[in-house]
Amino acid sequence: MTQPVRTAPTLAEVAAAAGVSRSTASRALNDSPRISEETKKRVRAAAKEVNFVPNARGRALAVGRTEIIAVLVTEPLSELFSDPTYSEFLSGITEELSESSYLPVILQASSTHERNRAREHFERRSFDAVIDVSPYKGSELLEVLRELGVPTVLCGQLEGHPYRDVFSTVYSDDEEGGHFAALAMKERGRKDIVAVLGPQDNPAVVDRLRGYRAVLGEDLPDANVIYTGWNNGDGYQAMHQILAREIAFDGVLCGSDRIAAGVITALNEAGLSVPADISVVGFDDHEIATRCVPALTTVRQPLREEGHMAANIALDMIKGAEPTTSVMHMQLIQRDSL
Amino acid sequence: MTQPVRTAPTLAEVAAAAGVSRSTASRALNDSPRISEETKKRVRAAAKEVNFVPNARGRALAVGRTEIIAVLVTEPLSELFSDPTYSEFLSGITEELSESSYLPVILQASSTHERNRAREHFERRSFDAVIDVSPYKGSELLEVLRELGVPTVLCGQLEGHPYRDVFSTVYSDDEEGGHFAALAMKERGRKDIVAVLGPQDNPAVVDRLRGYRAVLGEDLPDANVIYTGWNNGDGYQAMHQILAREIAFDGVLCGSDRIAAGVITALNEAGLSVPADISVVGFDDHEIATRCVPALTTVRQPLREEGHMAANIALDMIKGAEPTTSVMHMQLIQRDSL
DNA sequence: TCAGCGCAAGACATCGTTCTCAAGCTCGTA
DNA sequence: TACGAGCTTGAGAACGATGTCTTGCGCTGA
Repeated sequence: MTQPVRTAPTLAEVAAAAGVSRSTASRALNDSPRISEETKKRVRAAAKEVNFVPNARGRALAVGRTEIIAVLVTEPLSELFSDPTYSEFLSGITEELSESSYLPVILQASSTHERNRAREHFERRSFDAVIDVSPYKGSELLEVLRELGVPTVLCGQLEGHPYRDVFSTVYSDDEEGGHFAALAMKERGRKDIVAVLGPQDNPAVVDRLRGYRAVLGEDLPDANVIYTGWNNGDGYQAMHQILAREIAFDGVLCGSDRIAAGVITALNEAGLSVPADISVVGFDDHEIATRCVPALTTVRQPLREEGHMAANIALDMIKGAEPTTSVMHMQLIQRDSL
Repeated sequence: MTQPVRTAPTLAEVAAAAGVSRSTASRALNDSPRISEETKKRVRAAAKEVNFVPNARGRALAVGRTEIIAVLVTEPLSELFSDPTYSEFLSGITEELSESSYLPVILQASSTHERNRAREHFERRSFDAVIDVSPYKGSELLEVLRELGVPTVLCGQLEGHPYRDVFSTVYSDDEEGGHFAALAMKERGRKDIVAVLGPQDNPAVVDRLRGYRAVLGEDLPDANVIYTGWNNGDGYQAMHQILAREIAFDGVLCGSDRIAAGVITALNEAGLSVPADISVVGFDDHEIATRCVPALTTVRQPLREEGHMAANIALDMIKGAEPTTSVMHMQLIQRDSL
């Protein structure tokens, strides 16, 4: 077996092995057009021979880039990722970056300690760009990034934020999403609506509710709005509570597809049929939506595309592009639960 | 207001401003004993003046370290962080590192794409050390790390793994934890036990169950073991199912405190009293345990300390220390639910 | 008076890469 | 024959910090 190598081979060694200069070796490996095919082949062979991989530290200094992009999370990770849709968003970022040589890393900055460390490494320019997943909090860090001129992409709508001309923004229109869901309920003729949403302090939840209300008005009374977690079990438990109240309702708007799945389970156990008795609409177009019985009508939030967009904008900004704002659109996915 | 600074000040500028050489400036800022107090003061003033922060790229090349430690996650983040105890573990790492100048970043490597990118940056030595949070999967990456000789800490028990002499390992003894919980049940005289656990494919779940079984034997029949998610709602739903079966039981061992919370809610709704009718024991000593009514007897898993330990070992290995294995011990926290 | 010492600070090399500039080589052509 | 064009290559300077070696200076003591 291969022995553990503790000292990485340097470009100079490759050059020596191939019998060329360091410059030539560098150019050959970077596929410069000014090097003959034969030399390239020789250098590549030598590089493979000694298992050469360019050292990130030397390279970073030379090109002025670390090729690492920080995905900044300013709330506790468990909170963020209890919503698995975020994984989708992250996958979007990774997918897009995998075409390049950039690597996304997640930087947790929920405590003051963490924020200080993060700040320090921002100042040192350890990262080429920052994608802030939850820019609602931790604005001191944003201030630092602004002063440093680090390319930054904010994910989520920051109403009237003071960084519009410095940072890029990507978000999907949650109010529009709520609008779509509520409109579908209305067109189906549902009049007594219940909403089982995610946590009340989540800005997306607030926006979606605004969308619901704009369409439904009195058909969605305050008392019928329940805030809970994003999970299956949370929806199940919430629906139990609603059924215990013995109010009349014929439609349930859910904050996530997993909530909806739990809601449907609870409704079925109570002897109610979906969609004959009650209409249910989810949110996210999560993979679970197609597995539900009946298959879930839901609002698709283009999270993956949002990730692509955020990553692309970050790359562009690294190259010097101006900040932009990009709004992604929601889409109603019609299935059988309505 | 401060104008956005796009080009960071360099050490040379500080030196010029202070009227000294670059070397002197460097030594002054690094508090070398060979520089006079007066010069130090002057250089520090100059540095503050121009807002100097040492550039990570130059520094990394000179000292041979990036001062970034990768926390490697080889399963989907949502899966990992749906268990909020992991945040605790991460906090432990961050806390410990905040004393140093090292920064932990989370590196997701669940897809092949991501693993390739990660591999590349490992080879380039973008990180000084790696803490692998879920070393059960993605062993190709471990192989790469081994060959490269990157200081690596594995979190979790990897039975008979081939890296014992190359990597450090930190884990808490899950079987012991199961042992403690089951023993408490037995001493309380409970004979018909039900277990509501986390996902079946989770190694910790398997180990804990082994601990339960070693103590309880036939008192915990196979049919009474339920695998579910880690959440409140999951426990609630699972307990509903158990109650629906109308089997006799007098104790519930839970895979997490949140599961236990859901279980207690469901029991209460069914008119059963904890601990008078049924004993409940949780796992994790999560913050929710004290908020439960009755307060939850649980098994404390020293996750934060595990994080401290992992971080410390990583730092030691960076300095050249040999790999070590460190087992953390579980502890039964007696409260009122037993 | 001057060798010898200790201290502060500067000059220069170093880390591993990329990039600029200049030079060598082979042709074809005047 | 000689000269410029075009193609490859090498020497050396960045990049921004740290580390080694050396120098300059003031002081002591013979």
